[in-house]
Amino acid sequence: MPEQIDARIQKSQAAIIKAGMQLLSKNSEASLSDIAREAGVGRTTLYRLYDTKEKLIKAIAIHCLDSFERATEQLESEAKSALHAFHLMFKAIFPLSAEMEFLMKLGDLEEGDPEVFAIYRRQANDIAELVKGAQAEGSMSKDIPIAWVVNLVEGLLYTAWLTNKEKPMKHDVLADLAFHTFCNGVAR
Amino acid sequence: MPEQIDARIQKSQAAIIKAGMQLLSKNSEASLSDIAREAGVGRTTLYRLYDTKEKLIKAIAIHCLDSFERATEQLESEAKSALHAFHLMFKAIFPLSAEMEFLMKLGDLEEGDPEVFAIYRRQANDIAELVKGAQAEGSMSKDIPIAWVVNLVEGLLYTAWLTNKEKPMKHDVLADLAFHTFCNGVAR
DNA sequence: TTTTTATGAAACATACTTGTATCATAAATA
DNA sequence: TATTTATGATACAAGTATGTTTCATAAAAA
Repeated sequence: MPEQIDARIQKSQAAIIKAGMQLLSKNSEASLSDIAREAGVGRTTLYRLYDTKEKLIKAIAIHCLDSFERATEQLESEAKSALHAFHLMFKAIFPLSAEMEFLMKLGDLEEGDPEVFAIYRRQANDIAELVKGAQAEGSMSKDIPIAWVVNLVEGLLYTAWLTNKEKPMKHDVLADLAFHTFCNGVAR
Repeated sequence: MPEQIDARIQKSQAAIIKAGMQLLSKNSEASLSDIAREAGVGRTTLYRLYDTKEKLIKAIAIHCLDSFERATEQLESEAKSALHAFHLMFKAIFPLSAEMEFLMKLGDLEEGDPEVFAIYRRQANDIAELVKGAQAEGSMSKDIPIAWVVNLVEGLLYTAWLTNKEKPMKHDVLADLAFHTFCNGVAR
């Protein structure tokens, strides 16, 4: 089933998602008029494609989560070890700073749309599996709760995002810092 | 200069700040009517004490930053070492989860009120000094950018906040996890 | 090319939010 | 207790966001 979607719709959708991601990240009270203008699209078109503001936000959230998934899906096959997979993960995710910023600002997915939360949950579970793999291969401490390690990944992404905002730097440098901190902390 | 403030005003202010912190953390589009209702105060009173919504948000932000400052001001005199001070800091800040959540949701203080940003900046500098102290005493790596370590503190607070939201646990347990991760990471 | 479909402008209705003004009442000072 | 001051209910004005409908136009699809 090809289900060809009109080229105009695809173009409009892409522009709206992008503009919404940008504006709503900066100011979560941005209006749909603002977003339509930024997207170079009529307000009517926006309402035709996304019935309500809620649905638009949901669509953007799903787009962001999908971006993460696409960026990390080939990760396990490329990694030499479970621990190495975390390094690759940091490298893969840092270019998606716009998507990250949107999800950060959105906050508390648990209290939002259940479908969105389910996707988030599934991705968190994937990371949890990676943690278990690292524990199994002996490269990760078993004394630390798995949930903590999973959230630490998110916390280090946040750390990197803050650092990059103050003083922009190469994504790889941030990824190396995050991975090093993840493994060894900052003391000596 | 005693500058006695009417007891009614103090009570109203406290209730409004608390209610605003709670509601705006959950939903940054909460209206002043919502906040007044939650605070058990007339809408008129809210407008009399805080001219505009912007000023209310600013007042709450300053309250939150002040809370952090008060919680950590005696920290350096109590700590046995610069590294130990970080442990005490985590312990002191975790009880302030409501304040933390509000500032997280507010986001990007740099683009907000300059007075608020100045306070934040000063506190970040205090932490930077602590990092330098730890480097000087030889307990912290000098290969890692100071700004990264400062933001790591915030990132670990975020990690702890996420973990606690999923599965509430004693603040001290979280503080120990955060400090251990801060020092050693999670690998072995 | 012809047909179908998406677009954007305009006008419209509704509801909500901000912010102000008035005034009787209640509570804190003095 | 007498006086001052804060409060909250009500009403009001203005602005803005949301969401809908219509219709001529432009651009895809057939």
